[in-house]
Amino acid sequence: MPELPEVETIRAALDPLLRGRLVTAARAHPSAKFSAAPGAIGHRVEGVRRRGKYLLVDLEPAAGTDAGAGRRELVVHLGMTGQLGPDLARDDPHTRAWWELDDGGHLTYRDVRRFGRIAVVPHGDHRSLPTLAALGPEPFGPDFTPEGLWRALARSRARVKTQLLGQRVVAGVGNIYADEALWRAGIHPGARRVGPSRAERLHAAVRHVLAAGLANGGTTLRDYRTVTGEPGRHQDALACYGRAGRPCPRCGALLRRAVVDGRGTTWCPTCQRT
DNA sequence: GGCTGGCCCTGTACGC
DNA sequence: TGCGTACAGGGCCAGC
Repeated sequence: MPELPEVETIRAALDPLLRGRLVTAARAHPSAKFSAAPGAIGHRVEGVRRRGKYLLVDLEPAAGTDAGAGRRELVVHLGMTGQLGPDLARDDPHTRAWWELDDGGHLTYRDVRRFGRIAVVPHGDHRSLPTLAALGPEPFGPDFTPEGLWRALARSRARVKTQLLGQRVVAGVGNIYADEALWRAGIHPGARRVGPSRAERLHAAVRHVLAAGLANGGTTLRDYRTVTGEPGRHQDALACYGRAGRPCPRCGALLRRAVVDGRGTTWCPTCQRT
């Protein structure tokens, strides 16, 4: 399940491959989730950015083409099982879209469970993507501060894990890194009140676990692969997620698992407090 | 307007 | 061996 470290790893690899390339052709699965992909035809790639878990490919109309006026953005969300790469087979039954490039290469989007999404929008216009439009601060940016996190969490009585997954208090955290950050901060995922000192610990924990995931090239539990097809390495460094029934690395108590607001959740019953 | 829960989707694991 | 069922979860949306 690609979260910020996985998406950023993909972005960093895609940017040099796509920058400056002209999209000459495209094909997409008829589902409304993917059918917008050909909207990139006739545009040249200015660069590949990331916002939260979204990949944003900046497009400018190429001279001499009949592409619509104005810059566009190709927005790609990988969902649960999305993969992007130059070497994925276009005739794979799970390929949902592909784009042909003017250097003879192509970019293929494969998504087994079809939880991902592709959109082509006027540049900067995210009204059709409400989660992207309302995204909270980037975790490594200056807008993500301990006090800002505390204030954002205090505005809602929803469980702290649910708030982390909602992308509004901070962008890019998914189920794995939410469990890891809450474990590191010593906060129970079901907590509904987080004071300033705990918010400060959570702020540091979010940055720590995302940076560690990024340094390890992401977490591969099943589907995630880098652009070159390699698995990530962070799965071996997880302290909490997916380790229910095994000892807490901090206190030795057995980690527990339950469903919190519909998401599988692992936590330590001893050192994570509500 | 905020919170909660259901739905989408398909491969895998497991029980019978 | 084959079938049925449960499960995984990000984003969206309906209902409360």
